[in-house]
Amino acid sequence: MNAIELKIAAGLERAFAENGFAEPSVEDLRDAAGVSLRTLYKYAPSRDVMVRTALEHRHRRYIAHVFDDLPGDADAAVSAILDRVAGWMRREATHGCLFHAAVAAAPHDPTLRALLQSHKAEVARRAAAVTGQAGRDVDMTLIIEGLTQSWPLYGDAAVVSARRLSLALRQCA
Amino acid sequence: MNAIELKIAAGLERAFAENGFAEPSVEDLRDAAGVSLRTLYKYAPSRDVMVRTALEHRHRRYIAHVFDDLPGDADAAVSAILDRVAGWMRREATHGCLFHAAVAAAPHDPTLRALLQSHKAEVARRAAAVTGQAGRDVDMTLIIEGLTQSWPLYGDAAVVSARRLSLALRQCA
DNA sequence: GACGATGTAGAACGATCCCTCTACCTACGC
DNA sequence: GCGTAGGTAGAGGGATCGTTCTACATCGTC
Repeated sequence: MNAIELKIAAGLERAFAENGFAEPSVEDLRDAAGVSLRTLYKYAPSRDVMVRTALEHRHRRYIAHVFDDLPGDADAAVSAILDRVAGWMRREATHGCLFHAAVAAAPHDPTLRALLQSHKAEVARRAAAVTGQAGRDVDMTLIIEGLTQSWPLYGDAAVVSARRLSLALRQCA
Repeated sequence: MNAIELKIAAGLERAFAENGFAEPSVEDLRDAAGVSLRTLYKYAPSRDVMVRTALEHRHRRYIAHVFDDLPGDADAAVSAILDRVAGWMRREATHGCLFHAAVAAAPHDPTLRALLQSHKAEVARRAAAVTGQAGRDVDMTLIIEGLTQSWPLYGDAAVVSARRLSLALRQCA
Protein backbone atom coordinates (compact mmCIF):
# COMPACT_ATOMS: atom_id res chain seq x y z
CA MET A 1 0.00 0.00 0.00
CA ASN A 2 1.66 3.20 -1.24
CA ALA A 3 1.25 6.74 0.05
CA ILE A 4 -1.77 7.68 -2.01
CA GLU A 5 -3.63 4.50 -1.14
CA LEU A 6 -2.99 5.20 2.53
CA LYS A 7 -4.17 8.78 2.17
CA ILE A 8 -7.37 7.62 0.47
CA ALA A 9 -8.05 4.91 3.06
CA ALA A 10 -7.49 7.30 5.96
CA GLY A 11 -9.71 9.96 4.40
CA LEU A 12 -12.51 7.52 3.69
CA GLU A 13 -12.35 6.12 7.21
CA ARG A 14 -12.59 9.59 8.68
CA ALA A 15 -15.52 10.58 6.45
CA PHE A 16 -17.56 7.49 7.30
CA ALA A 17 -16.72 7.71 11.00
CA GLU A 18 -17.88 11.31 11.16
CA ASN A 19 -20.98 11.13 8.99
CA GLY A 20 -22.08 7.52 8.91
CA PHE A 21 -22.38 5.31 5.86
CA ALA A 22 -25.62 6.60 4.40
CA GLU A 23 -25.07 10.32 4.26
CA PRO A 24 -21.73 11.00 2.54
CA SER A 25 -21.94 11.22 -1.23
CA VAL A 26 -19.04 10.12 -3.40
CA GLU A 27 -18.15 13.80 -3.86
CA ASP A 28 -17.97 14.19 -0.09
CA LEU A 29 -15.73 11.14 0.02
CA ARG A 30 -13.54 12.60 -2.68
CA ASP A 31 -13.10 15.78 -0.62
CA ALA A 32 -12.29 13.75 2.47
CA ALA A 33 -9.78 11.63 0.60
CA GLY A 34 -8.15 14.72 -0.89
CA VAL A 35 -7.82 13.30 -4.39
CA SER A 36 -9.69 13.67 -7.65
CA LEU A 37 -12.74 11.63 -8.50
CA ARG A 38 -10.79 9.78 -11.15
CA THR A 39 -8.04 8.75 -8.74
CA LEU A 40 -10.55 7.79 -6.08
CA TYR A 41 -12.33 5.48 -8.51
CA LYS A 42 -9.03 4.07 -9.66
CA TYR A 43 -8.23 2.69 -6.20
CA ALA A 44 -11.83 2.09 -5.12
CA PRO A 45 -13.89 1.38 -8.24
CA SER A 46 -17.27 1.74 -6.54
CA ARG A 47 -18.78 3.24 -3.43
CA ASP A 48 -19.08 -0.22 -1.89
CA VAL A 49 -15.35 -0.71 -2.29
CA MET A 50 -14.79 2.66 -0.62
CA VAL A 51 -16.71 1.37 2.40
CA ARG A 52 -14.60 -1.79 2.50
CA THR A 53 -11.39 0.18 2.10
CA ALA A 54 -12.32 2.36 5.06
CA LEU A 55 -13.20 -0.64 7.24
CA GLU A 56 -9.99 -2.50 6.46
CA HIS A 57 -7.98 0.56 7.41
CA ARG A 58 -10.05 0.98 10.54
CA HIS A 59 -9.42 -2.62 11.52
CA ARG A 60 -5.65 -2.32 11.29
CA ARG A 61 -5.61 0.90 13.30
CA TYR A 62 -7.94 -0.43 16.00
CA ILE A 63 -6.02 -3.64 16.51
CA ALA A 64 -2.75 -1.77 16.76
CA HIS A 65 -4.20 0.80 19.15
CA VAL A 66 -5.73 -1.70 21.55
CA PHE A 67 -3.30 -4.61 21.47
CA ASP A 68 0.18 -3.35 20.65
CA ASP A 69 2.74 -3.37 23.46
CA LEU A 70 0.46 -4.55 26.25
CA PRO A 71 1.95 -5.21 29.70
CA GLY A 72 2.90 -8.82 30.35
CA ASP A 73 0.86 -9.27 33.51
CA ALA A 74 -2.62 -10.55 32.67
CA ASP A 75 -4.53 -8.29 35.07
CA ALA A 76 -2.63 -5.21 33.97
CA ALA A 77 -3.18 -6.15 30.34
CA VAL A 78 -6.93 -6.45 30.77
CA SER A 79 -7.03 -3.11 32.52
CA ALA A 80 -4.97 -1.54 29.78
CA ILE A 81 -7.25 -2.95 27.09
CA LEU A 82 -10.30 -1.41 28.71
CA ASP A 83 -8.52 1.93 29.04
CA ARG A 84 -7.45 1.85 25.43
CA VAL A 85 -10.92 0.97 24.20
CA ALA A 86 -12.28 3.93 26.16
CA GLY A 87 -9.57 6.16 24.74
CA TRP A 88 -10.43 4.96 21.26
CA MET A 89 -14.08 5.80 21.80
CA ARG A 90 -13.18 9.21 23.16
CA ARG A 91 -10.94 10.22 20.29
CA GLU A 92 -12.07 8.20 17.30
CA ALA A 93 -15.44 6.55 17.67
CA THR A 94 -17.77 8.93 19.43
CA HIS A 95 -20.55 7.56 17.24
CA GLY A 96 -19.98 3.91 18.14
CA CYS A 97 -18.40 0.92 16.44
CA LEU A 98 -17.82 1.61 12.74
CA PHE A 99 -18.25 -2.02 11.74
CA HIS A 100 -21.64 -2.32 13.34
CA ALA A 101 -22.62 0.96 11.72
CA ALA A 102 -21.61 -0.32 8.31
CA VAL A 103 -23.57 -3.55 8.69
CA ALA A 104 -26.55 -1.66 10.07
CA ALA A 105 -26.58 0.53 6.99
CA ALA A 106 -26.56 -2.47 4.63
CA PRO A 107 -27.74 -5.53 6.58
CA HIS A 108 -27.90 -7.77 3.52
CA ASP A 109 -24.36 -7.22 2.25
CA PRO A 110 -22.50 -10.49 2.90
CA THR A 111 -19.08 -8.90 2.39
CA LEU A 112 -19.71 -6.38 5.15
CA ARG A 113 -20.99 -9.07 7.48
CA ALA A 114 -17.85 -11.10 6.84
CA LEU A 115 -15.72 -8.05 7.58
CA LEU A 116 -17.56 -7.43 10.86
CA GLN A 117 -17.24 -11.07 11.81
CA SER A 118 -13.52 -11.31 11.13
CA HIS A 119 -12.85 -8.01 12.89
CA LYS A 120 -14.69 -9.05 16.04
CA ALA A 121 -13.17 -12.52 15.89
CA GLU A 122 -9.65 -11.12 15.87
CA VAL A 123 -10.47 -8.80 18.78
CA ALA A 124 -11.88 -11.75 20.71
CA ARG A 125 -8.93 -13.96 19.88
CA ARG A 126 -6.37 -11.40 20.99
CA ALA A 127 -8.30 -10.51 24.12
CA ALA A 128 -8.62 -14.16 25.09
CA ALA A 129 -4.91 -14.67 24.52
CA VAL A 130 -4.18 -11.85 26.94
CA THR A 131 -6.48 -13.01 29.72
CA GLY A 132 -5.15 -16.54 29.34
CA GLN A 133 -8.57 -18.02 29.94
CA ALA A 134 -9.21 -20.43 27.11
CA GLY A 135 -12.88 -20.97 26.28
CA ARG A 136 -13.82 -17.72 27.94
CA ASP A 137 -13.24 -15.42 25.01
CA VAL A 138 -16.95 -14.61 24.84
CA ASP A 139 -16.83 -13.07 28.34
CA MET A 140 -14.16 -10.58 27.45
CA THR A 141 -15.85 -9.83 24.13
CA LEU A 142 -19.10 -9.12 25.90
CA ILE A 143 -17.44 -6.67 28.26
CA ILE A 144 -15.63 -4.90 25.43
CA GLU A 145 -18.79 -4.72 23.35
CA GLY A 146 -20.78 -3.47 26.33
CA LEU A 147 -18.19 -0.81 27.00
CA THR A 148 -18.09 0.23 23.36
CA GLN A 149 -21.85 0.61 23.18
CA SER A 150 -22.29 2.20 26.61
CA TRP A 151 -19.50 4.72 26.32
CA PRO A 152 -21.34 7.19 24.08
CA LEU A 153 -24.09 7.39 26.71
CA TYR A 154 -22.27 7.01 30.01
CA GLY A 155 -18.72 8.10 29.27
CA ASP A 156 -16.10 7.14 31.83
CA ALA A 157 -18.70 5.61 34.14
CA ALA A 158 -18.86 2.83 31.58
CA VAL A 159 -15.13 2.25 31.98
CA VAL A 160 -15.51 1.95 35.75
CA SER A 161 -18.30 -0.52 35.24
CA ALA A 162 -16.34 -2.58 32.71
CA ARG A 163 -13.39 -2.74 35.08
CA ARG A 164 -15.64 -3.86 37.92
CA LEU A 165 -17.13 -6.55 35.72
CA SER A 166 -13.81 -7.96 34.61
CA LEU A 167 -12.56 -7.95 38.20
CA ALA A 168 -15.63 -9.79 39.49
CA LEU A 169 -15.25 -12.31 36.71
CA ARG A 170 -11.64 -13.10 37.54
CA GLN A 171 -12.30 -13.37 41.25
CA CYS A 172 -15.45 -15.44 41.21
CA ALA A 173 -15.70 -17.56 38.12
CA MET B 1 -53.35 5.83 18.10
CA ASN B 2 -56.01 4.28 15.88
CA ALA B 3 -55.83 1.08 13.85
CA ILE B 4 -54.30 2.56 10.73
CA GLU B 5 -51.62 4.43 12.65
CA LEU B 6 -50.70 1.20 14.40
CA LYS B 7 -50.58 -0.68 11.11
CA ILE B 8 -48.30 1.97 9.63
CA ALA B 9 -45.99 2.06 12.65
CA ALA B 10 -45.68 -1.72 12.74
CA GLY B 11 -44.98 -1.92 9.02
CA LEU B 12 -42.36 0.80 9.15
CA GLU B 13 -40.64 -0.85 12.09
CA ARG B 14 -40.50 -4.16 10.29
CA ALA B 15 -39.15 -2.59 7.09
CA PHE B 16 -36.34 -0.74 8.85
CA ALA B 17 -35.49 -3.71 11.06
CA GLU B 18 -35.14 -5.96 8.04
CA ASN B 19 -33.37 -3.65 5.63
CA GLY B 20 -31.68 -0.97 7.70
CA PHE B 21 -32.32 2.75 7.52
CA ALA B 22 -30.40 3.61 4.39
CA GLU B 23 -31.73 1.15 1.88
CA PRO B 24 -35.54 1.22 1.95
CA SER B 25 -37.08 3.84 -0.32
CA VAL B 26 -40.34 5.50 0.57
CA GLU B 27 -42.07 3.22 -1.90
CA ASP B 28 -40.64 0.21 -0.08
CA LEU B 29 -41.91 1.69 3.16
CA ARG B 30 -45.32 2.21 1.62
CA ASP B 31 -45.46 -1.46 0.64
CA ALA B 32 -44.37 -2.52 4.12
CA ALA B 33 -46.97 -0.29 5.75
CA GLY B 34 -49.67 -1.61 3.44
CA VAL B 35 -51.23 1.79 2.72
CA SER B 36 -51.11 4.27 -0.12
CA LEU B 37 -48.38 6.85 -0.45
CA ARG B 38 -50.86 9.59 0.32
CA THR B 39 -52.00 7.99 3.56
CA LEU B 40 -48.45 7.23 4.59
CA TYR B 41 -47.48 10.87 4.17
CA LYS B 42 -50.59 11.95 6.04
CA TYR B 43 -49.46 10.22 9.21
CA ALA B 44 -45.71 10.57 8.65
CA PRO B 45 -45.15 13.71 6.57
CA SER B 46 -41.52 12.96 5.74
CA ARG B 47 -39.14 10.04 5.65
CA ASP B 48 -37.49 11.30 8.84
CA VAL B 49 -40.82 11.13 10.60
CA MET B 50 -41.25 7.58 9.32
CA VAL B 51 -37.99 6.67 11.03
CA ARG B 52 -39.12 8.25 14.29
CA THR B 53 -42.51 6.57 14.07
CA ALA B 54 -40.84 3.19 13.67
CA LEU B 55 -38.49 3.79 16.61
CA GLU B 56 -41.25 4.91 18.95
CA HIS B 57 -43.21 1.80 18.15
CA ARG B 58 -40.10 -0.31 18.62
CA HIS B 59 -39.46 1.25 22.01
CA ARG B 60 -42.92 0.44 23.33
CA ARG B 61 -42.75 -3.15 22.13
CA TYR B 62 -39.24 -3.72 23.48
CA ILE B 63 -40.01 -2.36 26.91
CA ALA B 64 -43.15 -4.45 27.16
CA HIS B 65 -41.37 -7.59 25.95
CA VAL B 66 -38.45 -7.32 28.36
CA PHE B 67 -40.00 -5.83 31.49
CA ASP B 68 -43.68 -6.80 31.69
CA ASP B 69 -44.65 -9.33 34.35
CA LEU B 70 -41.18 -10.09 35.69
CA PRO B 71 -40.82 -12.43 38.67
CA GLY B 72 -40.61 -10.68 42.03
CA ASP B 73 -37.33 -12.24 43.15
CA ALA B 74 -34.38 -10.09 42.05
CA ASP B 75 -32.13 -12.91 40.88
CA ALA B 76 -34.92 -14.57 38.93
CA ALA B 77 -35.86 -11.23 37.40
CA VAL B 78 -32.31 -10.55 36.19
CA SER B 79 -32.16 -14.01 34.69
CA ALA B 80 -35.51 -13.49 33.00
CA ILE B 81 -34.40 -10.15 31.56
CA LEU B 82 -31.34 -11.72 29.96
CA ASP B 83 -33.45 -14.55 28.53
CA ARG B 84 -35.97 -12.12 27.13
CA VAL B 85 -33.29 -9.93 25.55
CA ALA B 86 -31.87 -13.02 23.87
CA GLY B 87 -35.34 -14.03 22.73
CA TRP B 88 -35.86 -10.56 21.33
CA MET B 89 -32.62 -10.76 19.39
CA ARG B 90 -33.52 -14.18 18.08
CA ARG B 91 -36.94 -13.25 16.81
CA GLU B 92 -36.87 -9.52 16.15
CA ALA B 93 -33.42 -8.00 16.04
CA THR B 94 -31.11 -10.37 14.25
CA HIS B 95 -29.36 -7.32 12.82
CA GLY B 96 -28.70 -5.65 16.19
CA CYS B 97 -30.20 -2.77 18.12
CA LEU B 98 -32.49 -0.70 15.89
CA PHE B 99 -31.80 2.53 17.77
CA HIS B 100 -28.06 2.27 17.33
CA ALA B 101 -28.62 1.45 13.67
CA ALA B 102 -30.74 4.56 13.22
CA VAL B 103 -28.19 6.83 14.87
CA ALA B 104 -25.37 5.20 12.94
CA ALA B 105 -27.16 5.96 9.70
CA ALA B 106 -27.60 9.65 10.60
CA PRO B 107 -25.08 10.52 13.32
CA HIS B 108 -25.83 14.23 13.25
CA ASP B 109 -29.59 14.05 13.72
CA PRO B 110 -30.26 15.37 17.24
CA THR B 111 -33.78 13.97 17.33
CA LEU B 112 -32.54 10.44 16.73
CA ARG B 113 -29.82 10.84 19.34
CA ALA B 114 -32.44 11.97 21.84
CA LEU B 115 -34.61 8.96 21.00
CA LEU B 116 -31.67 6.60 21.49
CA GLN B 117 -30.77 8.28 24.76
CA SER B 118 -34.26 8.15 26.22
CA HIS B 119 -34.75 4.56 25.08
CA LYS B 120 -31.54 3.37 26.70
CA ALA B 121 -32.21 5.46 29.78
CA GLU B 122 -35.59 3.82 30.32
CA VAL B 123 -34.07 0.36 29.86
CA ALA B 124 -31.36 1.22 32.40
CA ARG B 125 -33.85 2.69 34.86
CA ARG B 126 -36.14 -0.34 34.74
CA ALA B 127 -33.25 -2.79 34.92
CA ALA B 128 -31.77 -0.99 37.93
CA ALA B 129 -35.16 -1.00 39.63
CA VAL B 130 -35.32 -4.78 39.22
CA THR B 131 -31.84 -5.52 40.54
CA GLY B 132 -32.42 -3.19 43.46
CA GLN B 133 -28.85 -1.95 43.31
CA ALA B 134 -29.02 1.81 43.26
CA GLY B 135 -26.07 3.51 41.57
CA ARG B 136 -25.23 0.35 39.69
CA ASP B 137 -27.52 0.84 36.73
CA VAL B 138 -24.52 1.18 34.42
CA ASP B 139 -23.40 -2.37 35.25
CA MET B 140 -26.65 -3.94 34.16
CA THR B 141 -26.79 -1.70 31.09
CA LEU B 142 -23.32 -2.77 30.09
CA ILE B 143 -24.23 -6.43 30.34
CA ILE B 144 -27.44 -5.95 28.34
CA GLU B 145 -25.63 -3.91 25.69
CA GLY B 146 -22.83 -6.46 25.51
CA LEU B 147 -25.35 -9.27 25.11
CA THR B 148 -27.26 -7.35 22.45
CA GLN B 149 -24.12 -6.71 20.41
CA SER B 150 -22.58 -10.13 20.91
CA TRP B 151 -25.66 -12.16 20.18
CA PRO B 152 -25.56 -11.81 16.40
CA LEU B 153 -22.04 -13.28 16.44
CA TYR B 154 -22.10 -15.78 19.30
CA GLY B 155 -25.75 -16.71 19.68
CA ASP B 156 -26.69 -18.45 22.90
CA ALA B 157 -23.10 -18.57 24.10
CA ALA B 158 -23.50 -14.83 24.65
CA VAL B 159 -26.47 -15.52 26.93
CA VAL B 160 -24.40 -17.96 28.99
CA SER B 161 -21.67 -15.36 29.27
CA ALA B 162 -24.07 -12.59 30.27
CA ARG B 163 -25.56 -14.79 32.94
CA ARG B 164 -22.11 -15.64 34.29
CA LEU B 165 -21.21 -11.95 34.37
CA SER B 166 -24.32 -10.91 36.27
CA LEU B 167 -23.82 -13.76 38.73
CA ALA B 168 -20.20 -12.82 39.38
CA LEU B 169 -21.21 -9.23 39.88
CA ARG B 170 -23.84 -10.06 42.50
CA GLN B 171 -21.56 -12.44 44.37
CA CYS B 172 -18.37 -10.42 44.42
CA ALA B 173 -19.03 -6.71 44.16
C1' DG C 1 12.76 17.95 -25.29
C1' DA C 2 9.37 14.37 -26.40
C1' DC C 3 6.66 10.93 -23.96
C1' DG C 4 4.12 7.96 -21.13
C1' DA C 5 2.30 7.45 -16.56
C1' DT C 6 -0.34 9.50 -13.21
C1' DG C 7 -2.49 13.10 -11.30
C1' DT C 8 -6.59 17.19 -11.25
C1' DA C 9 -11.00 19.54 -12.55
C1' DG C 10 -15.36 19.03 -13.60
C1' DA C 11 -19.11 18.24 -17.24
C1' DA C 12 -22.60 14.91 -18.43
C1' DC C 13 -25.69 10.76 -18.16
C1' DG C 14 -29.10 7.74 -16.66
C1' DA C 15 -31.19 6.14 -12.57
C1' DT C 16 -33.29 6.84 -8.37
C1' DC C 17 -34.90 9.49 -4.63
C1' DC C 18 -38.42 12.20 -1.76
C1' DC C 19 -42.37 14.40 -2.14
C1' DT C 20 -46.67 16.53 -4.33
C1' DC C 21 -50.58 16.28 -6.90
C1' DT C 22 -54.56 14.69 -9.72
C1' DA C 23 -58.22 11.44 -10.41
C1' DC C 24 -61.06 8.12 -8.67
C1' DC C 25 -63.36 4.82 -5.24
C1' DT C 26 -66.02 3.54 -0.94
C1' DA C 27 -68.60 3.94 3.39
C1' DC C 28 -71.71 6.37 6.09
C1' DG C 29 -74.72 10.05 8.38
C1' DC C 30 -78.57 12.94 7.30
C1' DG D 1 -79.99 10.17 -2.67
C1' DC D 2 -76.27 12.84 -1.87
C1' DG D 3 -72.33 15.17 0.27
C1' DT D 4 -68.28 14.46 2.81
C1' DA D 5 -64.37 12.23 4.98
C1' DG D 6 -60.85 9.31 4.15
C1' DG D 7 -59.06 5.84 1.55
C1' DT D 8 -56.27 3.87 -3.23
C1' DA D 9 -53.48 4.17 -7.51
C1' DG D 10 -50.05 6.18 -9.72
C1' DA D 11 -48.00 9.98 -12.70
C1' DG D 12 -44.77 13.69 -12.41
C1' DG D 13 -41.29 17.33 -10.81
C1' DG D 14 -37.06 18.74 -9.14
C1' DA D 15 -33.08 17.37 -6.93
C1' DT D 16 -29.39 14.30 -6.02
C1' DC D 17 -26.88 10.19 -6.66
C1' DG D 18 -23.11 6.97 -8.48
C1' DT D 19 -20.43 6.52 -12.32
C1' DT D 20 -18.05 7.57 -16.68
C1' DC D 21 -15.64 10.44 -19.70
C1' DT D 22 -13.15 14.41 -21.77
C1' DA D 23 -9.60 17.87 -21.41
C1' DC D 24 -5.61 19.46 -19.29
C1' DA D 25 -1.38 19.71 -15.86
C1' DT D 26 2.82 17.63 -13.84
C1' DC D 27 6.84 14.90 -13.36
C1' DG D 28 10.50 11.50 -13.91
C1' DT D 29 13.01 9.10 -17.71
C1' DC D 30 15.28 8.26 -22.00
